[in-house]
Amino acid sequence: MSDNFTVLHRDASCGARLGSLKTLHGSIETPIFMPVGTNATVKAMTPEDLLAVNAQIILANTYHLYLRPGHCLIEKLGGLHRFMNWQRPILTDSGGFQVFSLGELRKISEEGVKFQSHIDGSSHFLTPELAVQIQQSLGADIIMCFDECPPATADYDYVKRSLELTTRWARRCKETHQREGQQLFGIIQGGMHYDLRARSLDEICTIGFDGYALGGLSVGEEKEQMYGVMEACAPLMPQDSPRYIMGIGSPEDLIEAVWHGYDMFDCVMPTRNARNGMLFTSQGRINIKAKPYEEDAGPLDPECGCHVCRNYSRAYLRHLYRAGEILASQLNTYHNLYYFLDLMRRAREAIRENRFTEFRRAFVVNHTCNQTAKGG
RNA sequence: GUGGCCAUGGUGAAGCGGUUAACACUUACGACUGUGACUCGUACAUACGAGGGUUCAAUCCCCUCUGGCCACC
Repeated sequence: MSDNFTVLHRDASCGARLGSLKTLHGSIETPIFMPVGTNATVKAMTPEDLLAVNAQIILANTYHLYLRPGHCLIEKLGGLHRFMNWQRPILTDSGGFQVFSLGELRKISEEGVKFQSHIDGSSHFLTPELAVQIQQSLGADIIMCFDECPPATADYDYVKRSLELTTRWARRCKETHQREGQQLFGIIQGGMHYDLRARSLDEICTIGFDGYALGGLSVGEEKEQMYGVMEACAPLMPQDSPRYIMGIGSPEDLIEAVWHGYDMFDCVMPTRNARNGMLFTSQGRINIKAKPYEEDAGPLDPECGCHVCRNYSRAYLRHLYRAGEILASQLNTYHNLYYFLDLMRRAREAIRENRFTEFRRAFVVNHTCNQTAKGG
């Protein structure tokens, strides 16, 4: 139960719900997509751009900011919001995902994780206590427990022990956390095993947090497996707390998750793919560097109302990308984020009107027909 | 006119007698899910200026031609 979160409406046709999450920097409407800004910047976007695409809350990363420029410096300069000139809510990831993504550069023990900096190779020891302290220094509105995120290839026994460790770490995180007004979310692990997920859920919910996140998804498993876990966990998640699925996803994944009743999401897909020339449109994904767009004077997405689609042609975006221009990253990222955030806005609207199931059906049909729309 | 050097794919360029012609760029097409990411993957020379010769075998040696560069007259 969270005092900050209110479910405003439940769609009569499915698990989807409309909510409001109150934070120190204002309320956010859910379901919501949170752009990822690892290094205290959503790559290629100014905070002004973020406001223009209606970003309500963004992510930053504990591990990265701890290494550079250092959380103490950020605290000294007035906290993360002031440091990066973003006055809306911020959620910081704990560094748990780096336990997964840094692979060989880290070593896990009961006490914590020894990392080798990907920047200069220096050694660092991140513990649940330190992860919380760093996040308190940064001053995010929502912080995450330090967890272990095992890969999809991990066997049952490993996942079981990993989940138990994550529970013990969650307890330590909660005991350490004291910053007033700042919310602490717990993370559920358990891989693709429903019994382990149920157990993790039970343990994490028993400890009690301001919100609950599903971790360990999109780590190499099949899509069906991921959807299966989403479906299996949804009815077990606390009804009155925000439910967050970490690290997802594609537009299809988001629609699926919202349908099951999840509220918050984050993913590097719109930003990273934008920088690699892959753009999301109402007609499917398009690879802007492809030959067919060479002389295409039309807008990227004729149905999109964003600044990029209203002012620039596909031919120009293709040229910018191929020329390696900085503006390519900027315009592409702007559009992709607008697309994701607008998709969530439309989802909220559909939920409010009890037609989210229909919205989902239409979306799936449209996107399986135009999975890789090539032309205009 | 004489002497010397050089000619390898769209580009720059390795190889210098022996089965698949290195590498980079360009180009084409993919991928990307709590960012180690303007990144990564795959494909792309029936062919080494042209013709002839030596050799079991020639991009690699020899001759001629063609073209380019440099020096001298």
